[in-house]
Amino acid sequence: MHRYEPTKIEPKWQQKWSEDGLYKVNLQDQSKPPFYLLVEFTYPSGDLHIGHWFAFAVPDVLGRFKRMQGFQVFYPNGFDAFGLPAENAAIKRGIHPKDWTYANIERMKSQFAKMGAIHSWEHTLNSCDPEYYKWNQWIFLKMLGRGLAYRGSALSNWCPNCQTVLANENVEAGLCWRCSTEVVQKDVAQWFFKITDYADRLIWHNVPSVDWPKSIIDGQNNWIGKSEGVEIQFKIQNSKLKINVYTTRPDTLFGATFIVINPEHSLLVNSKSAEVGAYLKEAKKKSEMERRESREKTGVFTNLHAVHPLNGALIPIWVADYVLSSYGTGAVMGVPGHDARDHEFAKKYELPILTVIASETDNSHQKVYEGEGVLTNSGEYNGLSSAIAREKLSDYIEKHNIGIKKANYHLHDWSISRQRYWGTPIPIINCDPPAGGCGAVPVPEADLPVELPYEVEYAPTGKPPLATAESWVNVKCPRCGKPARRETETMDTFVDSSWYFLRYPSTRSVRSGQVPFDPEITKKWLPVNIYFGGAEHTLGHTLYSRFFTKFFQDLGLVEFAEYAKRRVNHGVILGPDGSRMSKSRGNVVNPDEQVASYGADAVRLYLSFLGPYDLVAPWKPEGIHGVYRFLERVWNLTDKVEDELELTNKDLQLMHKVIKKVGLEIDSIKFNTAVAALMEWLNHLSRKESLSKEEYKTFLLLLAPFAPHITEELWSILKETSSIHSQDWPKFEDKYLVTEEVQIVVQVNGKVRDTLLIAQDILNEESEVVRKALDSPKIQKNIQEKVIKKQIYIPGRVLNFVV
RNA sequence: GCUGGUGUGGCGGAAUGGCAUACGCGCUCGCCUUAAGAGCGAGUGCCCACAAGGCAUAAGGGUUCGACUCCCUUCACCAGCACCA
Repeated sequence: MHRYEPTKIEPKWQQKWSEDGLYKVNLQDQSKPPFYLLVEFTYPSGDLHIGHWFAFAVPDVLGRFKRMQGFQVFYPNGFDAFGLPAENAAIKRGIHPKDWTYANIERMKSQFAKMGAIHSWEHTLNSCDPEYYKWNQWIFLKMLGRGLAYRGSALSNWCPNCQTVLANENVEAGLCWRCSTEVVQKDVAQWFFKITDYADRLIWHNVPSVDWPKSIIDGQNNWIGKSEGVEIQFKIQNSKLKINVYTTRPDTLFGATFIVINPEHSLLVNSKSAEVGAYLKEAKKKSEMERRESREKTGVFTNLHAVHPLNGALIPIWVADYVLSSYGTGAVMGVPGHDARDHEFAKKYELPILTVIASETDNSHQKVYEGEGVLTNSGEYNGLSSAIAREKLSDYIEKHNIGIKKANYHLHDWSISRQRYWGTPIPIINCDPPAGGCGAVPVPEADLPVELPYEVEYAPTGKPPLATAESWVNVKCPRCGKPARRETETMDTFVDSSWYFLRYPSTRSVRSGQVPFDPEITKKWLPVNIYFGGAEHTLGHTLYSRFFTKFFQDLGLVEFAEYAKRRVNHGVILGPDGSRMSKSRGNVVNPDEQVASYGADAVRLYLSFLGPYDLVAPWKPEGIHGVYRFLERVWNLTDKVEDELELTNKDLQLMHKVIKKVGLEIDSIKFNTAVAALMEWLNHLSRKESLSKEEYKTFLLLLAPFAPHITEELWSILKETSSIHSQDWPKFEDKYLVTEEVQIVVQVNGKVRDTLLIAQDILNEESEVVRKALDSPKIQKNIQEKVIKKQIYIPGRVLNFVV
């Protein structure tokens, strides 16, 4: 037989599969159970790199396996096509973002085709298509209608380079996630989605029907950061004003010896103190980074005193920037006896420190005691435990109108405004003539989509690029007809990715122009069966998608609360030098080159075999030789196949063991050990003189999801007429897994000394097995004259003598 | 600091509480070859000339007939969050 030449056979089969429509799905088909396989859609950066293969070709193994198991597998792919890199590239090279993006999409599609994946390209989507982003605008209007979209102003993360607002999730160590410029705090008016209304529903409790990684569940719960406490009102001496503080530890209330407010606090608006004024000025100058770096606490006295609500003591009010403006009420009660930060502050400014909680265990007092304990110096609450005192004090506070119980969240509302061009226009028209107008008026649904104008100045000018498209901006107010101006901001691209998975199955629905997604098709195909993606989307994309899903649930558009039954995070393929692949480092592995040298099958197999799927590890160029050799050996095995060969029991046993193992491992996303099992079997098969057609065919079927081209070619050489990929996945039978003889490990004092072959029919007869074991010279030698105190026998596994 | 995770050969890694190091890379030796490569075969945790044996899953302890696996303590590394009151 001729040599294995992947570059000859792979394009041939890809073309044939495409002509035959082998992987086409009919989403209306009821005859097979549906399986929706999803991978996070791609940003069209221009070239596919090996990471895309890792992200898409490895899950394709699962898709092909499910197909062979009888599922109708829907594996769509599309492009997350809005975003800043298109604008940056355009500015740099003078190409329009739209042209750049669509050219990249075409290029990447042709690269995707070489993967040999079962992608359902007839259901593709691009988020920058008006027919797609129209529905972002529709969703925005629905949010607006329910009070979940609002115009607000907030101290925000501002990237001076991108000239846009960033969500907290997009600030990495104080730097912009795109350009690594230092982010500054700036007060900016912008549009928000009120995700905080869904905070409680977004908290993961026990959801047995959904299988998501613990890292996401804990990470999101942490990020939502619900804490339960009390908001307590303090009166201000000689004033009608009051001040609210938030605490989760009302049991330490008697230990409050001062109050601290943050520099942006409203109480300071009318402050006449020169010292306070100077402090506020200083605080404003500090960037987020500087505040982070110098942890040294600073503050000044405001000249105000508050009245302690329980004991009437007068306590000073200070201002300090260690109190956050964006959490709780922006004011805290200082309990220096039991809070490390307050303690540090009190020491520095010589404020009184009071112990009100006695520790039950830790009396070393090396650090401030922040734990629970027994109350002291707390009047009638003395002697109570923290937990009980907390309850009693909270009740007392509510009963006497001193405050209310309240939950606080770390999660903030989601700022969706971006002062950029290449995104979804926010469907708002601002009617603000000098004489007063209608304000922010939503664009009527019938007028959607608000399409992006093509001609704009998208290089940074200090104002949003859309504001430069005069003829687009100037419109009539839909309400009063007077001249008005369109909103010139575009939406965060995370809006696009928050619901695309709902759109995929509906892209070819006759109703796709009327609805974001067809309810009937959605009912059949969602939730997604398995969702693959990067671990970096723990706090951004997957959380927003869950928010959208619950919103759609409230609109009555979907019936489920979670959109993906199972989520699997993939790892990262680093460059051969062990660092992240990037053009500037010159360590990018180009999949096209790998395919040209070794073929798509070898690349797929190598990526499957590298290690566990969540592995973060470098691409080792010599590693692919191993799997290429493996494929060559599979190829050469054809010569040894004999039609009429009978399989021995041992052959059958091994074959069924491998069938079982490979199936289980693929289902568990353990592709590396599935491949290892096939390699082991191949090692065994190649040691034989000849092999039967049955076991060879089984081998090819098990390999088919990993290496679809070579298996198809070899399948056809066996004179099979229909595609290997239309065959049923082999089934294992338990009767073949049972062997006539079982190997038993014999231990003395837990140390392995010998192994015995025990016939199946005496396996459960302990005395028989023990007798055989004692016959063994190796066992005799280790026991000698010692008395056997105890023996443990686990049938089919182990026999242990304790002497 | 908090949260989650991970520590196993030279390397990537495997192992329902039951033969640790599967599978692959790399390396060594041999066959083949004028030679090299490819291919094929053998070997490859450490100590020990060999055998026998002993010792090894970050360190230490515990539970168990038996621990890479379960529990406790410590250390190291990775990721996320971080003055969240």
